[in-house]
Amino acid sequence: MADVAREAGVALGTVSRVVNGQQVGEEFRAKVEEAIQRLGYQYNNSGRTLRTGSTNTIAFIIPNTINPYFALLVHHVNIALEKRNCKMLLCFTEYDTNRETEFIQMARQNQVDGIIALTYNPGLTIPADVPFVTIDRFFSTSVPCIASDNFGGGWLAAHKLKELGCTNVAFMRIGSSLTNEPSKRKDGFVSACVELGLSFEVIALEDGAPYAEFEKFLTDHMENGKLAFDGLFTGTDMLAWMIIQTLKKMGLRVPEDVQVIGFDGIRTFGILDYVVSTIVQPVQEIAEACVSTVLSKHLSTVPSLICLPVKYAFGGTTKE
Amino acid sequence: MADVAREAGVALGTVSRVVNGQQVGEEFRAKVEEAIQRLGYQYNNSGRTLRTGSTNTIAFIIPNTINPYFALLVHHVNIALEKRNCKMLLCFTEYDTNRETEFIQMARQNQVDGIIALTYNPGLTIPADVPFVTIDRFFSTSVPCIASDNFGGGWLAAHKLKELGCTNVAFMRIGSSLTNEPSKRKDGFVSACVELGLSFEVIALEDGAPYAEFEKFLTDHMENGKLAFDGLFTGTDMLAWMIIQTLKKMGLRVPEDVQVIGFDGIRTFGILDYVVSTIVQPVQEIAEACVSTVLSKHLSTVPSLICLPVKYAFGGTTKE
DNA sequence: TTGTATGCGTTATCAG
DNA sequence: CTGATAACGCATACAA
Repeated sequence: MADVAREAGVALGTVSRVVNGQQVGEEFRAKVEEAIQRLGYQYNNSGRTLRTGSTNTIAFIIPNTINPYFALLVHHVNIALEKRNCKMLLCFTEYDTNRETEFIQMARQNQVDGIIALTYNPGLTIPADVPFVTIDRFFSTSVPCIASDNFGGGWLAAHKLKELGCTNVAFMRIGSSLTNEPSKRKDGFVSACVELGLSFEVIALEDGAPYAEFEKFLTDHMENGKLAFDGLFTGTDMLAWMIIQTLKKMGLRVPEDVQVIGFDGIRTFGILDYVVSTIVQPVQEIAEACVSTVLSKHLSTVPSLICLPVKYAFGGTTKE
Repeated sequence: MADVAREAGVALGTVSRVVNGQQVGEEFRAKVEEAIQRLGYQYNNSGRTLRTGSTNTIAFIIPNTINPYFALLVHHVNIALEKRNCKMLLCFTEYDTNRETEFIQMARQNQVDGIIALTYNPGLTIPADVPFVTIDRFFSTSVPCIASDNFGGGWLAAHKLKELGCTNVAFMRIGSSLTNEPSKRKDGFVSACVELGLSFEVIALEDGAPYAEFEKFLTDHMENGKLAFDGLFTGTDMLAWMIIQTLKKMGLRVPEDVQVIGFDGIRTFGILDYVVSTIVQPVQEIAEACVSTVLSKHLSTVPSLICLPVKYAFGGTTKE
C-alpha cells in the first residue's frame, strides 16, 4: 500500500480510502487506481484484521459433512454467510468432544467474528467474548439456540400416521444420551399418541448400542407373520431407511404392511426425491437464523430459543 | 503479549518463545505460563499472520457440499489438512465461473498458504504466487492436477459388464462441455469395448439438456418390450440412479434385464451400502494427494498429473 | 539464554 | 479532502 502511495504520489491514507471506497477526490482516485494496476497490488487482509480485530469470518463447528443433513446445513449456512460478505471457517468434530473444545479455542485465536456450533459435549463451556449460537441444543438464556420445532415434528408424525390409518405405532431412535432439542421428537410423538388415543411403544437406544437391538425389538413384536405395528416413526431418516431394509428382510411390505416416517428431510443425492416419508427440517431457515443471530449487533436481546416450523413430506414409505 | 511480559517480569520476546515452545529457561517458562493463566491471555493469530505471511490455511474451492461426492471430498480434504495442523477456508462456487475467479482473489487476500480447486471455468487463470492444485482438471504442467484414473475406470466398467455377460452396452453421460479428466471415462469405456469386441453406443448430453433426452434414447432402443442394451455405464452414480428409475418405469428389471454401473462410489447416507454398482473413486487418497501436494515445499518438482486407482464395487444393480 | 527493537499492512486519528 | 503518523500483536534479528 505504501508502494502504491509512492507510485501514485499520494499519501498512504488516501490509498486506503480508495481501496475502501470512501470519499476521495476524482483525480486522486484515478491516480491511485492506475498505480494499483501498474504494480499489481493485492490487498492484504491480515493487516486489517490486526488493526480492526475483525475478520468477517464465522466458525461453523459440526460433526462432519458426510451425513447428508449436516451437508445441507453447511451449504445453507455458507450461502447465508456469503450473502453478508462473510467467510466460513469449517470445523469437523467427528463427534469428538475434545475437538469441540479445541475448535472453539482455535476459532477465537483466529479472531472469528462469531461461532455457530452443533455439538454434543455435555460439559462444553461457551466463551463469553465471542458471539456464539448453537444448533439443536439449549445451553442457557445467554446462548441463542436455533432448532426446528422438534416437538411439533413428533406431534405431526403421530397425527399423520393416525390420519393414514395406523392404529398401533412405535417410535424408534438411537443416539447420544444427551438431552437436546431433537429429544423432543419423542415427546411430541408420545404426547400426540396419548391425545389421539393411539396405542404406542417407544424404543430408544443409547449411542453405540448394536443395531441388532432394533431387529430384536421388531421380531419380538411379530405374530403369525404380522407386525404388531402398522406405523413407525424414527428419530432420523437414516434410521428409517435402515429399519425399512430390516422390515423388507422380514417379509414385510412398506408402506402396505407398515408405514414409516423419518425425520430430517433427506433427498437422494441431495436434490432428488425424499429418501423416505419424513418430517422435513427447514434447513435454509435454520441456517439463515443462525447467521443473522450470530452477526446481530445486540446478541443479548435476541430470543434464546428459536424453533422453526417443520412440515411433512411424502417419500414413498407411507400410503399417499 | 506485552501485558503477559510485564506481569511475568520478562521481556516480550521471551513470552513469544514460550508460546511457540522454543527453548526457554525453566524458571522463565514457569513465570510466563503463570502470567498467561492469571491474565487469561489468548494468542492472537493475526499478528503472526501479518508478520510471517502464513496462515496455515488452505482454500478449498468446490461447487457445493450437497452433492454427496463433493461432501466426501470436503470431508477427506479436511481430515488431511487437520493432520497437518491446517485449517480450511471453504468456498462454494455453485458452478458459477465468476465465483470461481472471485474466490481465488479472496483466498489470496486472506494470505492462504495454498488453494485446492475443483472448477469448471474454461478460462480460469491460475495465480502464480500461491501454491495451486486442481482436481479432475489439467491446466498445464505447472499446475498439479489430481484425479482418479478415469480412463481406467471406464475401461474397468466395460470389462466388468462383459464379464457379467453383457453383449450390448451403452455409455450415458450429461455434463459440462469442458474437456476434463472425467471425460476420459468415456474414452476408457469405448477403448475397452473396441478391444473386447463389445457392441456399444454413446449418448453424451450437454449440461442443461433435458433429462427427457435420455428417456427418448432408451425408448428409441426398445423392441418388443426389450431394450437393445443389457448393460449401461453412466458418467456418475446419480445419473445411474436416475436411469434406473426410468428403466423401472419402462417395465425393465435391474439387474435382470439391464445391468447398470455408475461412477463415483456414493453410499446411502454417506456410510451405508453403495447406491448402485459403481466404479469407486479413491476419495481419501485424492484428498491426501491434494493436500500433500499443495503443501509441498517444492511444488515445481511434483508430477503435474496424478491419477489414482479406482475399483469396482457391487451395489445391487449388476448381477453379483 | 534473555532483552531490545523493528517491521509486517492496515485503519484511524488528528492536523493541515 | 488529504497528509502524516501511531498503533494493532507478533516473530525475529541482533545486542547483551
